[in-house]
Amino acid sequence: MPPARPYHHGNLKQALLDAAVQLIAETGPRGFTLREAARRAGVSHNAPYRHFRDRDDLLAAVATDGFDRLTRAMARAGPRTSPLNRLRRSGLAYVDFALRWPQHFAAMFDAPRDQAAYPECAAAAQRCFQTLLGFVRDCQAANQLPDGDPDHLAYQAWSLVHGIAKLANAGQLPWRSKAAVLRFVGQALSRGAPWAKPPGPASC
Amino acid sequence: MPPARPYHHGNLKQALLDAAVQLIAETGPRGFTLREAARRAGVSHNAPYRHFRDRDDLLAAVATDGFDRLTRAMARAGPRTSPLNRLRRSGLAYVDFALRWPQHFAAMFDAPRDQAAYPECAAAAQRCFQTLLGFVRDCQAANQLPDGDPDHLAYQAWSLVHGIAKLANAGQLPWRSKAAVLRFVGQALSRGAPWAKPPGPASC
DNA sequence: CGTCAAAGTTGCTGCTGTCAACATTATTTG
DNA sequence: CAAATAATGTTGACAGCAGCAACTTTGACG
Repeated sequence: MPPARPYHHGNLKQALLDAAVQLIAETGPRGFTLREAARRAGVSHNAPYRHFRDRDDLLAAVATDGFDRLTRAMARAGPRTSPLNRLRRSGLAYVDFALRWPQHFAAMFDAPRDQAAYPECAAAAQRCFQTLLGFVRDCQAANQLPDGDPDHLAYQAWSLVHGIAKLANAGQLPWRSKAAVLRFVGQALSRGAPWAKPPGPASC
Repeated sequence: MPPARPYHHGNLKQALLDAAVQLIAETGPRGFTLREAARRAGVSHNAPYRHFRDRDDLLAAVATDGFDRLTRAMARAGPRTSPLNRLRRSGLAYVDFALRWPQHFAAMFDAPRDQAAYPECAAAAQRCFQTLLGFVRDCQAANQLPDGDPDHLAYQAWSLVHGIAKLANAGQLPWRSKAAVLRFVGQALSRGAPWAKPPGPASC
């Protein structure tokens, strides 16, 4: 039986990431501290520097992990349904993720991260968007979305669910339960935008 | 002629707010420091505490100011046009504000602020939403939006422009110029949501 | 002119991020 | 298998920050 705490932690990197998420959850983004994370992982205050360049680097790793989780959640949403339904369900999964992991979500989008300094994070974000873009393209191929620049459509859909997610996490939406927020998302995705110009013949 | 720097600053509160905005602009939200703001205002590191409870209180004041500015910008948008056009233009004004004052915008929405602890900020946010809600109601009264819960419609519109603003400020949208982003906003607001259910007879 | 409250100051404590130097363990290599 | 070496953690230090306490200057008002 090894001693209770060997000199080498063995899995410090992941332990620090977990501690970071928990800290942000407990006391807000500013509540996260390298030293406190190290304390919770049971190591000295300088051990984290063997795994992360600095504080921002650890937060970027949280963000990267968040993008990967989000990508998986969206990819899992609504399999074996129509492309359009899949697109809608991935939007629900997006908001669901934001409400379930607000710490990751904040790390992913709040800090203005220099993309060049954190290429892995930017790559994870790219993969996430590509997943959405694929769903949009599937819809177009199945004639369930109008032709036109798929990027445009994807950015528009992203903006809508992102706005809902951000406002909900900021406590600016009136609904208190996750179910109510998700119901709103579903309505917003199905109802369309009533302020649009009268539906022309090109629509759908 | 008074000495170059009298004992009493005279307008320290506003000077600190200005310094805060400038600091956030220069080095990000984490770059803002009570002490640095005091330094720029030419006072000692403890003078700010005569005007703000603590660091968060000053940031909340920045946010409150931001909500007021945003409300004015939206109210100014598209006067003497149709209610629906006014609604659309206020959406453009929203994103324009977010791009022009990203520091205020971040202070307003990024930090999860306890509404009870900062009632003035919550009130300013309320006024902002009420302005949007008024525009939606005007559209309904003029039969330019379908009947139904105006709150719902307002939250949906808010979510769309808020998402665009947030993604743009986070550098996640592909357009680099403000004009291009605003063009996208205009298209998103006019085109509607192509993924909606086929436009029924109730639409518009 | 005297009093008092508002506004600003200095000094301190405990915390933080980060650097430098050192210690211990794991791994590779001769 | 032993020795070199890389990976991982540790202690100690420094400067900067938020916030508390006690003190000082100034302006307003009787």
